[in-house]
Amino acid sequence: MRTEERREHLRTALVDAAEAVIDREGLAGLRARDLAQTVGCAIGTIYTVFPDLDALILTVNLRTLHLFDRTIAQVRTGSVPAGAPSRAARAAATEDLVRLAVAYLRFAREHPMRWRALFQHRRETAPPDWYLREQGRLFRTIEGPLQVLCPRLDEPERALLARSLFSATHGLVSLGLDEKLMTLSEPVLRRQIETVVAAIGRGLVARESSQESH
Amino acid sequence: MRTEERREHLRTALVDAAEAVIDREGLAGLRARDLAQTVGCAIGTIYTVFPDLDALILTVNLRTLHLFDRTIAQVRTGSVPAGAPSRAARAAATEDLVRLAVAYLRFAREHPMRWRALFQHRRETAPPDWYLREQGRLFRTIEGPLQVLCPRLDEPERALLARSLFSATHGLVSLGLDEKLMTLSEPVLRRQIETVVAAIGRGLVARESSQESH
DNA sequence: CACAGCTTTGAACGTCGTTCAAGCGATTTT
DNA sequence: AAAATCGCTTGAACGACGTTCAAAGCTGTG
Repeated sequence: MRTEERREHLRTALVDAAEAVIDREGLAGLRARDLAQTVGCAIGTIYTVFPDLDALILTVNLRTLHLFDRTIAQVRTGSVPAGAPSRAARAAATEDLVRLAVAYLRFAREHPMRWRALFQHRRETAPPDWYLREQGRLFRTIEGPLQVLCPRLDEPERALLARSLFSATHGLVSLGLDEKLMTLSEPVLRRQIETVVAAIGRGLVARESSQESH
Repeated sequence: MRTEERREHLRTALVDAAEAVIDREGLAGLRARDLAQTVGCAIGTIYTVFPDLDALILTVNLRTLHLFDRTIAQVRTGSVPAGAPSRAARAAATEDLVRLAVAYLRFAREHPMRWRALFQHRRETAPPDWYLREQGRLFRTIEGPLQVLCPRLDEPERALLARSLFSATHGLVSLGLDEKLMTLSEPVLRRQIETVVAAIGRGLVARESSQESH
């Protein structure tokens, strides 16, 4: 049973080293030989713990998702009221969505390389369950405010809308931080996110209202 | 002057070949040796025409931008009316934005590999002017409907908002077509885009209205 | 001490983008 | 016509990469 213990030590050491490299230089800076030297093992030993570097990257990405999960959990969002939400409750829910989006921007700016690795990384096979499950948890954070904004939506529709809202925010952050498309200062980008997400919130409420009259 | 002519032939042959490969297999399938064999030249000759493969990819991407430009130009959008826009004009402008967003989705679905190459490709240096200029042209398409929706916005603000709108749409399309985050059927994804972009349109109008009363 | 079943090792393999001394052909000079 | 010059083309070679696997090392057991 000693070998299992060593493997576990090696595993965390590798993930630690890979995380550090990705955080510093991004995915492009990750090299099997450097990792081996850092953790003090042979190149081949890496492949006794991970099938390939992709799997190692995926593990680092899971850590990043966890970190983001803890970050986003600190954003306080209102509770879902019983019965039909008031105008004030809906305004508060929209502000919650804006806060969540801004938290996403802040996270991407504070951990740019690790955040990029989440999306930059393209694998040919489908991601494993434990990865998808962590992703799913994050979307549920958005569903709370959405339930206040659009109480008439059933659960699958709401889940879909939550993903779309995340996607739109991700686009804003992703291209906003990308030097290639546009270089925006943090306050400007932040204001754009506030504008668009707030518009979505108001627009969704307006749609629900117009559907009531039908 | 004969060498200049040959270089030009070689150049277009290389771009043609690279475009075909990218369209078929994506950026990952691009190989200098294969290109050389396809166009019938030595490996080194490629580097007499392009400084590196990145420059070649950038040229292919410019073609893709042009193709998208022609595609998006076929989307009919309303003209900008003189004076304060009516409620109907604003609704029409919102529909224009939705049509543009859906056209973006359609383009991404019809040319998935070439479209991916536009963003997947990461270069260390800033893109050249001729590339940025083509990008800028595309944003102006969005500014027309925006001018109807938000007539109180000055030009720089409107340009900023146009980029944000594109970014949000890009996020929806990008993650919607990405198998990693969620696999959505075309009609579902299309409906999500219509929902979110329409909500943004309505929300922007609502903001303008609320600001009028101040 | 010998043997068997493991883990670990790192040289080697195949592939990639990129380079550059050598070769070649056209043009100019003697 | 022969020789010299110049610039373009060539593809073997370079260095770096992820990954593999025969060999070496290790550890527990008879």
